[in-house]
Amino acid sequence: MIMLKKIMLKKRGICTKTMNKSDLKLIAVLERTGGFASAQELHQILRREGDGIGLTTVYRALQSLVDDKIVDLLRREDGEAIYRLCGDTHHHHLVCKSCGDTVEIEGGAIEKWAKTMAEEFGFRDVGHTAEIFGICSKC
Amino acid sequence: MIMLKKIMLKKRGICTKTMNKSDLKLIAVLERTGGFASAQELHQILRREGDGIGLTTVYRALQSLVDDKIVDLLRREDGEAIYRLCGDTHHHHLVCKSCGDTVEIEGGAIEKWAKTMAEEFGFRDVGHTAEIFGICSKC
DNA sequence: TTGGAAATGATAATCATTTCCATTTTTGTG
DNA sequence: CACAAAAATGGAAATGATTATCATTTCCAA
Ligand SMILES: [Zn+2]
Ligand SMILES: [Zn+2]
Ligand SMILES: [Zn+2]
Ligand SMILES: [Zn+2]
Repeated sequence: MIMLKKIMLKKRGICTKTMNKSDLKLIAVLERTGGFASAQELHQILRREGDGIGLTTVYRALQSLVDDKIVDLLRREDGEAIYRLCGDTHHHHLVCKSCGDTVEIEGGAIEKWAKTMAEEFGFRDVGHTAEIFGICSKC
Repeated sequence: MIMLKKIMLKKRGICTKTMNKSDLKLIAVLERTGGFASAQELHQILRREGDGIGLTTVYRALQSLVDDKIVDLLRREDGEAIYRLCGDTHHHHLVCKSCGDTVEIEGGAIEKWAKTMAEEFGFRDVGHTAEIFGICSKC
């Protein structure tokens, strides 16, 4: 666990002071699995690995990690929340609908588009979402 | 009801042959309210207006309208599905987080961006989502 | 050591959405 | 019109994710 802390610190400059054991467990499992996974799936994975962590705690940890911008939250087509460890800079995703593989991509064009549109229609405090999904070359 | 059919026909070129009473009711209420609304909200509105339509039927009608590309489906932050009557061409939305007002906008830059990114990473059959949200000038 | 704060997890509650199924309405045909 | 088959409808129950409660456990600083 201490090693993980150090890795995380080095890799992401995250202050682990505010992180509890569960947060770190979730980061670890997200790191191991890669791609997006739902809270339920992450819980099952941890359980299968012998960790007795409770579902409630999984939800709590994920929520806290999302608040801290350490994981991305987006939604499956049916609305279920899925989570993914992500870089700390703003970015978007290219997701394979078949295998779930995900690429983080730059959204330069999007940023400009969002800003332009917001200005044109007099919106302020604007944010945006943009995701691309398709079938990857392996599938 | 027949008048509505004709209006819809003229306005959208939709084949009403495949549309039943419930579909038309939902179109009408969506037209009246404008903006996005959830299935539950639409059901309540109809009920309040004296229509005894069942929740099941509301869900069914919305599903069918989404399939026919007559309404847009997107998601609130909590994952709840919200629906909106929309033009038949591909477009995106600029939504006010405060009052819910929505503007349909062109996504030329997005379309290009999505295509470019998909090509770069070898994805095929790609689709995309892109929404902008902020506070409108009135709010 | 110890008292309070934070974390945990089982259980129950919530709430949107789906499934089931019996009943009603519509439609086509003679 | 009468009547049977097909489609539509809606109430109730089931499902499934997420959240709220709350008693218990773990941490930690004084
Ligand atoms: Zn794939
Ligand atoms: Zn962006
Ligand atoms: Zn507004
Ligand atoms: Zn587009």
